[in-house]
Amino acid sequence: MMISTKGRYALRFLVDLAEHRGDGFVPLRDVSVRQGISEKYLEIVVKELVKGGLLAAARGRGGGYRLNRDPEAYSVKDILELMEGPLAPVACLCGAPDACPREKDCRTLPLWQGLDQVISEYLGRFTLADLCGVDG
Amino acid sequence: MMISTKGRYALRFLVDLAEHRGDGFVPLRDVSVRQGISEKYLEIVVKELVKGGLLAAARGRGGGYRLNRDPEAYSVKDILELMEGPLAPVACLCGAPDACPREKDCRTLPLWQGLDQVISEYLGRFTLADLCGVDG
DNA sequence: CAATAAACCTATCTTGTCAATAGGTATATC
DNA sequence: GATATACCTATTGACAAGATAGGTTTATTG
Repeated sequence: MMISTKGRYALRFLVDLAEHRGDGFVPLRDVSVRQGISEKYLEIVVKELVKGGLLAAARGRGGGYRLNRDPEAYSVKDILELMEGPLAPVACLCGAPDACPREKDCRTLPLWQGLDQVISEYLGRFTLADLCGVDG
Repeated sequence: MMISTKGRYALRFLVDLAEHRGDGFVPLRDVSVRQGISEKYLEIVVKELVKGGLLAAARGRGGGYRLNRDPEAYSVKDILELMEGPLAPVACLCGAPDACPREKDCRTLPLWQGLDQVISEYLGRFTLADLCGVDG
């Protein structure tokens, strides 16, 4: 399994916000109820989104979260990479270049590089706007 | 990380066998040395390949392993699925259909389905023969 | 027939991550 | 000052990854 709950919940949280933009700041609790995700766990996820600069937060009564930009400006790839770290299918592609001593004539490396590229290319094609419902 | 050592080692083991076909049965030890993989751990990996019907094994002196078919007949996708289980990027795509109650209007499901397809399609294009060196 | 080389089997261990929970603190609004 | 909200730190339980250890069976060969 490549994408953990962190990435999936983050995406659902952001899509929810995108579909409720115009409502001002949306409390985490509301999203948690709508999406059926534990409030406490969602806190952890959202904290990273704020730290990553994707969200604006407002504290106190009437507070909540809001997207910083238009939904079209959020690439799915960027969101997932923020939450999951590198999306590379194997570790060889993550670490420092020249990490693997067999790299030079590794028979399988090109396969992994190609796979990595295919995945990145696919996820890079989508934005939050693409994931919103027609009614959102 | 999507592909564990099991999948990666299995692939390297099979490629090694493919490049040494014609040598009769190849002892695990030889591959282990050539590939720099622990003999004991490789045993575990290879056991599954035998159970999966990809390899023929011969015991006793002069024994070892041999591919059951031509390298072109081994799809990388099949090999990895045997070792790793389903390659789906998220769990929703694995379990029983209709497992997720939100499936019907899940905003992210189509994204995952598309990703799954892209990955399967890519890995399905390669066989062991494609991974062998020109000298193999 | 005995030594040897190989596959095969069962168990154990360590480490780390995932997914989640618990309980409390700071801050803004009414 | 009560309330609603974001924010912070710690802890837990379950599980899998990635091995390692030691022994058993089977076939070949001198």
